[in-house]
Amino acid sequence: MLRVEDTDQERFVEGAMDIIYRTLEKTGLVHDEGPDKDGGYGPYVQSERVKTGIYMKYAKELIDRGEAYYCFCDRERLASLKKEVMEGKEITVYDKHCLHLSDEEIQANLAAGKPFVIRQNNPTEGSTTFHDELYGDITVENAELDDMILIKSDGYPTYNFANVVDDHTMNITHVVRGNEYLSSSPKYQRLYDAFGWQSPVYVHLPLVTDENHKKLAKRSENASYIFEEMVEQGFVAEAVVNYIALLGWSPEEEREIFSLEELVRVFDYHRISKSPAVFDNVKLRWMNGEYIKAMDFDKFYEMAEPYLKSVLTKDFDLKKIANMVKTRIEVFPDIADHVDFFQELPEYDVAMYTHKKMKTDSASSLEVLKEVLPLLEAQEDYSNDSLYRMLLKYAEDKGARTGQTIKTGFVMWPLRTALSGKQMTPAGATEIMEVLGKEEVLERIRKGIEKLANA
RNA sequence: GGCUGAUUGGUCAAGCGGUUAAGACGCCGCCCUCUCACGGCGGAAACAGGGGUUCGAUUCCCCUAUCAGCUGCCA
Repeated sequence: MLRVEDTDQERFVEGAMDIIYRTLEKTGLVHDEGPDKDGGYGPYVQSERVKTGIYMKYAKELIDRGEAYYCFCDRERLASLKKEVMEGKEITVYDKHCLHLSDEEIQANLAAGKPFVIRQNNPTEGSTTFHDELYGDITVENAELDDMILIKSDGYPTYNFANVVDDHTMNITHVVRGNEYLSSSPKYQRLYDAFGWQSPVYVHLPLVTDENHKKLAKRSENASYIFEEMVEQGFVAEAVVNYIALLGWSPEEEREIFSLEELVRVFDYHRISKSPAVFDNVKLRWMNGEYIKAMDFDKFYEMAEPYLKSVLTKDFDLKKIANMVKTRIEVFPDIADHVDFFQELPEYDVAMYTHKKMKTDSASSLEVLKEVLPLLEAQEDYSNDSLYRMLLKYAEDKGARTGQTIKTGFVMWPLRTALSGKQMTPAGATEIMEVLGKEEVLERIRKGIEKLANA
C-alpha cells in the first residue's frame, strides 16, 4: 500500500509524487493500493485525510482521556526553553506549562482564536516498553519522553501522530522502517496504549550510511544515491535493487546476484542485521557490471547506443563496437573512454610503442609497420579472421627469415598503437582494423610510421 | 549533555559455546591472451578493550571505549 505522508506544507515539492511513482515502477515494486489504486482505505494522501477531520477527532479524543492537551505557547516562549547542551547543539524539552491551564483559560484562548498545538501528555514516572522483532524489547523511562506535538498550529498532524492514526485506521499490520525511529517508538507505543489500540509488529532496519558513516538522509546533499539519478548515471535498476537488498541483510545461500522475484522468494527478515551498513559505490559498480555482462545483447545494445552515439558519429558498425565493450564496462558512461579512438586518432607519444613484454621499441615498431604497410595495402579482405591470419603469417615468415621466434604481440602491439594511440583498447589490432576499414587503417599506420621516423 | 542502538578484514558480510573465523567487493601475484577486460588459480587482510559466567568464549552477562541515531510545529 502506498500512502503519501505530506503533512509538512512548507516542504511541499512539486513533482515529488511523480518521482515516487516512477521509482516504484522502475524498481518493480508495485503497490496494490494507493492514491492511484483505491483499495477502500482512502484517502491515501495525508493532506487529503486532514480534510476529513480524522486527526483532529482522534486528538480531541486523547485530550478527553487526559493523554493530550492544548498548548498555546508561542515560539518565543519555546525559544526561551532552549538550552545549549553541546557546542552549537540546542535542545528543547517542553515544561508542560500549558498542561496546567484551567478549562476556562483554554476555552477563552480558543474563543479568542489564539493559535494552538496539541501535545501528547506523557507521564513523568514509570517506563514504557515496546517490542521490535529484531531488537527485542526496548524500554525507556517515561520521564525521558518529551510531550511531542500531535497537531500543529496549522491544523495538520505531525508525522508522529498521523502515522499512528493512519496505521491503525488503515489496518497496517507491520511497520518496517529505519532504526532512526527506534528511540521514538516508545512515544508511539504510548499513543497506541492511550487509544487502547493494538500496536503493529515492528521491524526496525539498520541504517544505510555514506562512506563517513552518516545516514543517507532523504535530504542528503549526496544526491547520487537517489535512485533516478543513479539510473541516469548509467546504473541498471535491477542491480541497484539487488545491491541495496544486500545491505543489512544476507541470504542463507552463498550467492549475491538475485532478481527481485528471487529476492521475494528467499527473503527472511530474521536475517536482517542490526548494525548499519556503508553504501559502497565500488561494489555497486561491480554488481552493475555483472548485470551488464549477463544482459542479452539486444537489451544491452539498446541501452548502450546513446552512449556510443555520443562519441561516434562516423559510419561504424556500432553493434560490433558494443560487443567489444560489453564485458569491459561497469556503468554505461564508461563506454565513451573505451571507444573514442575509433572516431578520431588521439595524439599519442611514441614512447607508447615501447613495450617490454612484447619486446617492442620504436625501432622495431617502425620496421614492422613499414613491412606490414604494403601487405595491408594489398589486402582486400578486411575481416578480422583474414587480417589475423595474414599478420600471423607475416610474423612467421619474418621469424624464419631472421631465425628468431617472433611473438604475435611483437607485430600486433605496434599496429594497435598506431591504430588507436592508446595503451589499452577494447579489442585487438585486427578487430580494430575490421571496424575502422581499410582506408582509415592505412592512414593511421602511415601516420604512425611518420611519427616514428621523426622521433 | 541525555536517551536508544550498534561494534567480525578498508567495505558488505557468514557465524548463533568447541571452526584452520566462510564468502563477496576492492587490493596484490600468477595463468589465459593480439593490449585491456572477461575467465581461472592463489595471496595479504578481522572478532574494539577489560572483567566475569563456563571445562571452553567471536558467540552469554557487566563495564569502558568508539561510532551512529534520536533529542524539530521534518519525516
